[in-house]
Amino acid sequence: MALEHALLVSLSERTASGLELTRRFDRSIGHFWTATHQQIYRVLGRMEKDGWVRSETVAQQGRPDKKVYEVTEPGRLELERWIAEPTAGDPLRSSLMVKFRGASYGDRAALLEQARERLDEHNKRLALYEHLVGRDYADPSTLDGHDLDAYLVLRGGVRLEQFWIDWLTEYLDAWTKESR
Amino acid sequence: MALEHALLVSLSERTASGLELTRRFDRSIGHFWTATHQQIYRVLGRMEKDGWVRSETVAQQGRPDKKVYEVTEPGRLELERWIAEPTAGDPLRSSLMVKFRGASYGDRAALLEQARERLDEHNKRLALYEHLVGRDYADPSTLDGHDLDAYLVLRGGVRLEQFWIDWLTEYLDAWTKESR
DNA sequence: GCCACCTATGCAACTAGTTGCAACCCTGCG
DNA sequence: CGCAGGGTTGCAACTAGTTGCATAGGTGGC
Repeated sequence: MALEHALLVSLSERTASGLELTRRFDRSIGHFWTATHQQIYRVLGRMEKDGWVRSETVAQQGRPDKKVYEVTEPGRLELERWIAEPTAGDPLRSSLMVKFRGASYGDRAALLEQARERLDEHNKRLALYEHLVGRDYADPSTLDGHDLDAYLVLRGGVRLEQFWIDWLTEYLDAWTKESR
Repeated sequence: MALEHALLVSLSERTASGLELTRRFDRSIGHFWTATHQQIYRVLGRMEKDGWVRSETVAQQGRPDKKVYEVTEPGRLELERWIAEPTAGDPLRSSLMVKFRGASYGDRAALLEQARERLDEHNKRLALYEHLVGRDYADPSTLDGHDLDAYLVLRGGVRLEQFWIDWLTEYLDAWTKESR
């Protein structure tokens, strides 16, 4: 299980409240580990109980108070331990692949339409990632430390989107040749 | 949720017992939707109660009886319905990506070792997939219907492994340049 | 003043998936 | 015989994640 640890990584980079973490998840780490705000709150509560993070209530102008979390020393040690620990392969679960495999038991035209929509989404997301690369990493060869890590993970995102685009294109091509 | 539907696809191709389904999952559909035998049994039970499948106990020589499941008409209709339904993007959760992102808060050498192991696994799996392609689909251009579907899904597997290999290689290269 | 809407935190109930184990049948070995 | 080992089905308890909703403070429009 890794949501705890994803939050530790995010909070190590910068302290944040639950909602800020949620939004950050919608943008950076969240491309590779999704979570809803409810779950983040729950896990933050557990982590605080376990002493991995501590929180401070911060008053805001024109807004409700927020609870800002920061990583404690035990939290830091736990993150270190987890990073060194062997990583189990994360199970992939793609309903789209299952649908494609079972296409002959359903409406193929509808499925092709879904493939097109998915292709569109991945194209959009690829454009976003490439925009981020261009904006934040003008010269990757000079990067080091945490910046290089962040860049390489973003590169993973680019490659992953490219994978989907290429494969969905192959799929659509194969099924929309004139003869079918 | 899609395990039910993955099982319907698998059983549409050929009837099977719980354990046979488990093994089939370890090989074909299971590359894109994993499940343990316990879960498969539980879901099969629920599906039978809902009338999506029916089972028949088959005596075997030298082995315990097995319960062979087959898809019923309501099950077939449900599969059809599900295939036509819009597909939500399956959340990706990769602990390895989270670890890479947080590498500066842990032991980088240990992480590079994990990357190498993962690269190795993906290379092995790519070799397996390519073997399957070569063995079962000598001439893809002649395929149609369910065979084409199965081939394209396998191609997705190949491309996915290739994605991991390329990205892990980029990652390792970036972090093992002489200067670091 | 009241309502719609945004920020922020959170509970409860549900669904999905994992881990650990039990039970049972049969075969083959010493 | 007795016991290890594989095949087969399954229960129970746990962990993780989702959905729906509640609460509460504040802003801005009518």
